[in-house]
Amino acid sequence: MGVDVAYKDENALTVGVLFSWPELKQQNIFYRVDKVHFPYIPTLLSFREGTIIIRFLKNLPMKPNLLMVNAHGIAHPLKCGCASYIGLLTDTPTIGVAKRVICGEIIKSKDENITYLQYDNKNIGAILNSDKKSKEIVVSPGHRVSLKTAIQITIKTLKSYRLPIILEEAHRKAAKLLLELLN
DNA sequence: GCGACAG
DNA sequence: ATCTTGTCGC
Repeated sequence: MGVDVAYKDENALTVGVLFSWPELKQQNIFYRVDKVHFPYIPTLLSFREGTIIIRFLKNLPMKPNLLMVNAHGIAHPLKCGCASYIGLLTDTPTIGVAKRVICGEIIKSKDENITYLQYDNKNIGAILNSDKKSKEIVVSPGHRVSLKTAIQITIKTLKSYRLPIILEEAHRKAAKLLLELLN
């Protein structure tokens, strides 16, 4: 399931789109509206969006096998980004995909065809589409998923958009529903 | 002290 | 993220 949040003043619309694997066919769409209770502060996205997404997840009629969030996982100064936070508190395998690096340095592997994000002398994430800056994304493990698996799964969900189709669809649906419900 | 800073 | 027209690039 891909999840994203769209905002309108103090209201937050969370949308989750469930996909089949590995066919990647859209199965179901869920959404929920909540009030925002925390401002956006870099490195503290969990307190704003994490709390909202967790509330959304706990009210679902089912439990996703895997969650993809538009945020960082362990590629975070405290090794606990919003994707990690969400996966941890809902006990769900989670992958974080962001559009910009928040910490660490980009290192091209000598023997692998992978561009890693290193921090504290460890690979905490990977840069995909690193050859094209306008399309590059940062992938990192959120919870119960290894970096290797996070990279493999994310690559398989990349289509014609910058973000994985799972997140792209959640983002679009959120924007569309926001107009219908909160405008 | 200065700059950078996911969504 | 959101506010917003035209516009540069693939």
